[in-house]
Amino acid sequence: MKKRNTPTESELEILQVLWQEGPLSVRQVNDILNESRDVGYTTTLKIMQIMTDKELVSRDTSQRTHIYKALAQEKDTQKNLLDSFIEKTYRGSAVRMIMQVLGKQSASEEEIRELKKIISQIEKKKQ
Amino acid sequence: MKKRNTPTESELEILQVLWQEGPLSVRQVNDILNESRDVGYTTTLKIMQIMTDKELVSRDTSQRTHIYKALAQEKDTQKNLLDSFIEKTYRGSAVRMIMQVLGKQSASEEEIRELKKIISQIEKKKQ
DNA sequence: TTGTTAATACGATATGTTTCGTATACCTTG
DNA sequence: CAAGGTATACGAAACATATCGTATTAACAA
Repeated sequence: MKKRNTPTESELEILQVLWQEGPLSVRQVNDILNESRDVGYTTTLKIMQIMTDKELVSRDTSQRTHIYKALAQEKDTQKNLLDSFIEKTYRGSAVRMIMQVLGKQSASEEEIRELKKIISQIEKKKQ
Repeated sequence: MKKRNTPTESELEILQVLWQEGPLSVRQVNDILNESRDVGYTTTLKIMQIMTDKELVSRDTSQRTHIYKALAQEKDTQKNLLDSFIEKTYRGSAVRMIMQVLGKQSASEEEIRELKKIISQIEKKKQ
């Protein structure tokens, strides 16, 4: 029954499904997870029950089949995970991280264009 | 005695120390770790022994006090962790992640300038 | 109403990681 | 040489997480 919990890896996996697909039953979530890897139904159920305790999700229990929805907000969660990732992996330097993302083939025309747009927006806001 | 192992969180912590400070003894690593948090000496020792098995580090045992050095390369390791992080947290979209880094107060003048430099370098290379 | 299917609840096991206690050996120095 | 300090080695406990088996209950169909 605690708050401000950062999700574990499989909890995050489930949150991703709920963020993308909206409120779902355990069965539905489990089916989607099984498109990419094998997970037992009761495993998914158990984790979603734990997530309810942690208040990462809430559920509607008015029907026999409970419907779960994400309580943790996607952007907040990602931001928290990102900050701690940058801290641990890049000793706090976001720029160093970004350099590494960009310093490879995968920085496509499209991505570069997108980035320049973001940067100019930030510069506009700063004025 | 396996290869291509991704470090756990405390293994990464130790790698960071070795990457920054060069080859060190367990005692030296442990002292540095204890500047930021409490860790027992034998805890650090044990982890570094495990890292030796995983070939994340190698050690010189010619003296009584063994000297460890990182085998895993900093950039490679960061890149691997980053890729899997982006996959799990941003469903594979690096741009979405970068947008989030930049879309907050922490994008300083300095950082923006740095970024623009990187981008123009990439563009130059593309031609 | 009874048997089958599908849901939740919950405990137990499995697995991975971190932490530490203890044994043992090697220096050092008094 | 003996005592104290400082290494390594190693196993076991402590935790956190993931996975699953089983019990129970609810809905539904024959």
